[in-house]
Amino acid sequence: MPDDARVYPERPREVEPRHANTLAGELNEAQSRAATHPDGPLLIIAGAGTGKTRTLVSRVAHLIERGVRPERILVLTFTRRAAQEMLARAERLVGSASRGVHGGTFHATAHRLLRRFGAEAGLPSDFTIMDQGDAEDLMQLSRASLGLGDKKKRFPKKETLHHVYSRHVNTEIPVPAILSEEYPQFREYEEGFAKVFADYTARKIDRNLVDYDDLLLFWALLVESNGPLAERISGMYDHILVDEYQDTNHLQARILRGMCRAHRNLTVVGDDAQSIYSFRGATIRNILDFPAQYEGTVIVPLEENYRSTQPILDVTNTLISRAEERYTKNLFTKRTGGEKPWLVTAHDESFQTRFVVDRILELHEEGTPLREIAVLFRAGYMSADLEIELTARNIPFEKWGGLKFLEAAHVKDVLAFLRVLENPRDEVSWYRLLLLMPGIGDITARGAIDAMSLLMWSADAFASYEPPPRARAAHTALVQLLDALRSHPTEGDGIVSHEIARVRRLYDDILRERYDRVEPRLADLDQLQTIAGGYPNRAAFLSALALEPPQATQDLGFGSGSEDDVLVLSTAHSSKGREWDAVFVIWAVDGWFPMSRALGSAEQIEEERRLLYVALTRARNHLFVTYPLNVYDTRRGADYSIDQLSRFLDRGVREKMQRVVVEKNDGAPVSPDAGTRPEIDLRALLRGRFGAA
DNA sequence: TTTTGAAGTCTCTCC
DNA sequence: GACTTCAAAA
Repeated sequence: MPDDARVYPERPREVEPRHANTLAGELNEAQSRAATHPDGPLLIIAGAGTGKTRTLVSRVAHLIERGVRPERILVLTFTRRAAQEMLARAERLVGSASRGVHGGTFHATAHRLLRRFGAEAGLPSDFTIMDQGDAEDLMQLSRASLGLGDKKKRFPKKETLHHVYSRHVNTEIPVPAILSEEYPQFREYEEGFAKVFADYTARKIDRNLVDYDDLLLFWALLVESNGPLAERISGMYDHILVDEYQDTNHLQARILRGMCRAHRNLTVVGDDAQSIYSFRGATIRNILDFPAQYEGTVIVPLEENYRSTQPILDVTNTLISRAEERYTKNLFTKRTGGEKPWLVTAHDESFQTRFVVDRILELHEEGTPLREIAVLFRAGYMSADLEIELTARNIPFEKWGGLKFLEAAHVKDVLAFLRVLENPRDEVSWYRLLLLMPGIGDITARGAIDAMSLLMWSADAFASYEPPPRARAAHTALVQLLDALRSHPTEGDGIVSHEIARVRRLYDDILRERYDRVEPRLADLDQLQTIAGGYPNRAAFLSALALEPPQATQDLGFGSGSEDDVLVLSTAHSSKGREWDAVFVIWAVDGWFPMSRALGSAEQIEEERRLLYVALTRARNHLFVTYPLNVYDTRRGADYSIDQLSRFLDRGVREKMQRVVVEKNDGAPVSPDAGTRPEIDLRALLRGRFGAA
């Protein structure tokens, strides 16, 4: 045991025999070794379907039974869904004791810590969280105010600026290196990037705004500083467990190092073959280099697959064996028998859709519940045709992935009203809100914001702003609305929902004028109102929305049905960590999967391969991979073009599948052939980093 | 200066 | 097909 390891006050509590049995009886040797590992760094290499979550949950249970207080255990996951799943299963295993365990995504945990300790580090605790879209908009305001968007040669757009910024913060690769690698055409703007980033940073600080990257960066800076505050934060937990470690980035690795400085009780679980988040700066170096980073790491590989039948594993093992650098795992199963996975060639998209729907209905009639069936695809929009057909045939489904609801302009519009009330300095929201008003455009809006800035964003700054004559009516209406909302109480049941209703008295008319199809948009706002009903105040509502946006339509307040028997449609990314009895992977076409945009580099192609691997390994008993042979190309108004099957389904993989061609209308297989002075000033550190004024 | 209409761009993954 | 950008009209 290392010197710095902490000695635990062992307070053995009565271990209920049932729990002990559960633990011993359901884990195999490797799983149990991981679950009962004593203190010190532990790396679990867990192939798909090898009981990773069960092992992690059992380890939590073991720690609690060993006497570790639940609230001193932190479980970090990568997605919200994984966090919920993990905590729910822990509760099933150890009962209510597990409720004290802290769990969540890195971002949500950072948020909790910053609200609590930020003030002691120079970060006002009432900051507003910007989502990616907000951050991009603020970047745009910086770009415009620096006059960089004007004509001449094309200066990178806000999305590009934000991407480079975010990548730099998360990976710590210097900006020039990022430009050389990803945007060689923008290398000449190196200085421009630096200027925009400095202005963006200064703006965030002045406006009391925090972006997603700041959440992680501030957390890292906090625990890396020297002093009592860092001690307190890193001393909050005695054990930290991290799921999906292959998807963490450099910054997150720093956070973990800081959080574990008082002990080395870090457990990470991951599978390098399932690393699919490099666009967020994730690097498999974290998992590959973990043993070197933490001396004395015990490595436990989990190789027995409990999920899929052998024929399915034959296909997925072959697929992933083509990948380059990885921890070699040989997944095996004791599950014999089962049908070979199907490779389905459809005549075109509508045949693909019909095949999928018909097969789903068949499976359903044979007794497979809908919730045990999933349809997976590379990107959210690829399920459009399928969604129409499912709706027409009255098959209930929910869709995972994509953040469409919160990204919708009308939803952001309504939220902007609430946000300026909550944070009067929220420039992004002011700008958005002002542009909504008839007679107010870009120039007027920015003028108003400058005027408010001069008045130090006081509550009546906007009221005292003198608008141009044309904008007077809109200005008055907005002032009245905001005044009315300010004079209401801000705490209480349904108050947020009431505020939205009030906003909509002004906004709904604007919406009707701006959009053609208003009904679905109004329905979205109704849903927003419903969601808001569950929060005690604006601040809680807005933060929750930024960190835990409603994901499936089901989350939006309809029914309450995780009980409901509904089909799942999901992006491959969002499907990770889940499993279904039957899985359909549609659009296995070269250019879609892998996406043509990812063909630039070998690494990107490899990531696409891993993504397909993730999708295929979700299946327990039935796996269908489909692709349409002909696609009507609407872009050029051209005729049908012939598709190529995904390059990942090479000869070796295809030989392990049975092939079907679908041409007839019924979709049947036709030719089956086989406050105080801050101790640390986070914002000063941030400022220094980008040379902001 | 704002609005509107037309041409042009680019299509993702998630906190 | 949706959103952005550009140019011309109000």
